[in-house]
Amino acid sequence: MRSSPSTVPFVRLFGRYLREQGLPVTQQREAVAEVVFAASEHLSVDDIEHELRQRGERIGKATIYRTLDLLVRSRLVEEHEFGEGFKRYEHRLSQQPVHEHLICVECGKVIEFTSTEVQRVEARVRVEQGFVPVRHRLEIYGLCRECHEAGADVPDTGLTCPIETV
Amino acid sequence: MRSSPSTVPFVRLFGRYLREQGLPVTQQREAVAEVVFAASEHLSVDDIEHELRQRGERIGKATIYRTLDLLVRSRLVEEHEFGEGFKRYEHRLSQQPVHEHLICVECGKVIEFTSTEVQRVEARVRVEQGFVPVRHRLEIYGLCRECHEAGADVPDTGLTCPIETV
DNA sequence: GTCCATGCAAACCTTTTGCACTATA
DNA sequence: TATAGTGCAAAAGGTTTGCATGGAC
Repeated sequence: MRSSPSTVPFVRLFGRYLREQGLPVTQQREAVAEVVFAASEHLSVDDIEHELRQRGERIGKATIYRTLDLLVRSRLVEEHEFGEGFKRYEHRLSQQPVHEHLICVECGKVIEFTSTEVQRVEARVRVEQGFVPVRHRLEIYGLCRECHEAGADVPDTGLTCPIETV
Repeated sequence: MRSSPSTVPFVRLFGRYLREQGLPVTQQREAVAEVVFAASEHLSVDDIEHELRQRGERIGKATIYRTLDLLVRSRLVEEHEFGEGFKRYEHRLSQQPVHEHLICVECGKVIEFTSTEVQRVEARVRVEQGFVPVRHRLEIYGLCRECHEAGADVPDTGLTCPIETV
């Protein structure tokens, strides 16, 4: 995961955003953006910090957080919360800008997929409830093919008798 | 939101779960469960603590957290994370056990709705990706009818030019 | 030269944990 | 009576903030 040439235009886009907002384009901001745009994974702040350190960049955590905030505001990066207790960041370039996530509860792998069904749901709630959708989040938790084939199972800690409601 | 008679069977169900697990049924656990089952909202830990205080119960935060953990394990209660920086809890009785959430970004209101489309998505990823779904989370963020009609708008802080990808 | 960013450390907030004491079964 | 729970306070972990210094424009 080194500075790949394909990320250059994306970093430039971020620079344009900063200038539009009247904010300085600094080395640190470009370095953080570079790391995020170069990654195909969903990065944690620690991931970003480690990668920066490997590249020889010594950038404070506060700056990373502040830059991620700008990247999210620019809509070039999306923030995720997969229930791990910290956030992950994913850039929105060179991929389906709108996509959903499958999260394996066994190995933690995150798989992306697209769904036209969700658009249908959004259209429905707009009509049925008068709710105006802006963005959504669909995450399906379960077992990825590999873990399932390896015999992994989800422990059921619930009540022995299924819950009957209504 | 006082101790309503209709919550009694739910609290009993929780007691049954505890006994099944060989765990003591304590006053504190019943009090926390009582509050959660009596609420129709999505409660934060602070909400639960305040309600307990109003009822004259003085229960430590640690106990509330530990009891919520048990309630979630029993599958009688679901944990949510709506991006507020803390968790919310919702019981799964006397309602559609599987439902999705609309979250108003203006007023914070949470509206529940059901969607058959998501089941279709789950069936699809099972076939197409070999992924075995266990549970999911669909949240649509936007403006509720009231806020929309009141002229509320979602500020767009992104790049002026829409992002073209692929 | 002005304004804002950076880095460090301290603060913050929610959640978890250690430990002496108490209650359940 | 044994075993586990409770409450308090401290710790933990991720994230935010204050402030003196340094860099962008």
